[in-house]
Amino acid sequence: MQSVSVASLESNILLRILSNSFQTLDSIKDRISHIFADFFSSKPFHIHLIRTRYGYMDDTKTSSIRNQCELSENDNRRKPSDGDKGDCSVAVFNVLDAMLKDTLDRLKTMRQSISWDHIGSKRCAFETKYNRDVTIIRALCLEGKLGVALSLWHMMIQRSVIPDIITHNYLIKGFCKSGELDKAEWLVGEMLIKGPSPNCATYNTLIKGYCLLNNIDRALNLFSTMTNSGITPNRITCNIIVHALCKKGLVEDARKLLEKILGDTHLKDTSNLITSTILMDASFKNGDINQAFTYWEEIFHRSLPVDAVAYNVVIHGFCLSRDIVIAYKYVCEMLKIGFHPDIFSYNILIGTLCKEGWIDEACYIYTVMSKMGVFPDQITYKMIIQGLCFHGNVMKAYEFLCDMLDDSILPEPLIWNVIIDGYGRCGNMQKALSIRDQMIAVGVLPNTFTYNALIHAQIKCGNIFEAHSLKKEMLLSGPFPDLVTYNLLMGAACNLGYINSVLQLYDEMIRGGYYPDIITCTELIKCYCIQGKLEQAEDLLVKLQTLSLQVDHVPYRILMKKYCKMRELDKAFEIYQKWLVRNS
DNA sequence: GCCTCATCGA
Repeated sequence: MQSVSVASLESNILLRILSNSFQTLDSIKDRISHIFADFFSSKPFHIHLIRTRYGYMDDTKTSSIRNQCELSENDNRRKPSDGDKGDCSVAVFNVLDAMLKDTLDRLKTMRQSISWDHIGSKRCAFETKYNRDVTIIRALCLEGKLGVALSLWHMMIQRSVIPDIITHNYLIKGFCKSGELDKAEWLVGEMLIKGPSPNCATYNTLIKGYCLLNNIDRALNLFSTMTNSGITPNRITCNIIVHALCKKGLVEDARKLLEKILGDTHLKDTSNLITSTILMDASFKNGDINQAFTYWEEIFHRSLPVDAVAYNVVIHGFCLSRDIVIAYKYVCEMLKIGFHPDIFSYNILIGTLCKEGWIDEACYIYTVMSKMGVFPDQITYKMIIQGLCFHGNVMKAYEFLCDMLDDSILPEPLIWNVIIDGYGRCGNMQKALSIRDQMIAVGVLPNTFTYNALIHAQIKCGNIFEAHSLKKEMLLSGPFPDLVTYNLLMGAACNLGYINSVLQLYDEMIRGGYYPDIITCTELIKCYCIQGKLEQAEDLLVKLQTLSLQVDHVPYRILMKKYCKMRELDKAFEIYQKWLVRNS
């Protein structure tokens, strides 16, 4: 059945191509006949047209067309004047006829090659379709187009064709990555019913899916399920679980569990580079450098083949403990034993240098990596641009943004936003707005952070009206304002003494379903102080203390200042004592 | 062939 449907489909396509060819031929010839009407009014030409149009069913007829064409060609050559036009049109017809003949030949060959009852060709067609379908499913899964992938899976199942285990694992991985664990589990259920039976990789994928969702209990549960179903967990299963526990900071639990698993499952290799790397990374991140170093030495002691990832973990580990000199030492060691520092190694160094404020050094590493043939990525640029903006060098940050565009890397919104914010902070409103426009022009949509940066900039420049217009724009066409948007506007209104505006904004914010934070409440306390409603201000402060909000010194200072201004020093001291109690 | 480790984050 497979080969029959493929054959008829291909044959239909060819017939359609052929039919289109005739239509095209007709239209070309009609046009030519119109242009060269003077030269093509003779009877043989019309016969030629008629034959060309209808005489296409067999080779005899095609050859008659060819003969006719040659005849007309000869006829035209005999024309006494304007021979060029005649030659040209004949040549066109010759080409068109050759195309027609070629199409007919291809159809004939195709039909001959299709043997309707040949079993070998049936199998071949079936395999071709099967391979095509599973390849498409896998590709769709990698692209995250799971709905279409699953539809194709359904279509195969309906034809009683079962995709292989690997294709099923691709689908499960896709669902796990998109957090649709219910669908992933359903598919495993289908595999248990229809086949193929889930293998170790299937369970590993599912276990990792649950670990990514932080559901380690279910992951461990699946670990038992696979063991009970007779599938022995492998080293990868262990590493997935160890990694998940380490990410939660439970290094010791991970190690104990690993020992237990290794004891129970009799895994031959008692040590493994990836397991050691995971444990070493977690120890560094927990601040336990000694333990991390023990894992590192163990790798060499057991003669495990070390890789670039392990080196990057060590480099990052020492960067975390702000020991950049030792980190550099390991970069050199890495080079010495033949591993080239990769994008991770360079990004780790650049990130650390930027955090430490050594921006020039970070920029130097940026030039080194490019010379070493490692090209900066979105993360490299993000760290350098953020570092430069944070240290006030927005101009240079913008140059890096231009470099990104030159390198055809589309900067993500965060990068545009830190530059907009950078220009806003130094009061360059015009540049901030022009960067926003450029961002839109290259196809990156402004988000809430973009608007907040612009609102902040407008407020800083004293353009409170423009700041409000931006918020209106957000409400009308999105992105929606957030708590920061309201806090910025409330703060500005409060500083200008526009009490009604503060209260209006607060009201709008509450109606919008936002929960006020410590900044909102501080602005309200400031507002009550300006109005002289000190009782309300103190009530709010008491309320703040009962809530689990992180209250800083600012609201206390505002109230103290107000009482001092009113020369009510006893009250001011009372507030000061409250603050001391709070901080004791 | 499918499943394991490392960098960034207003």
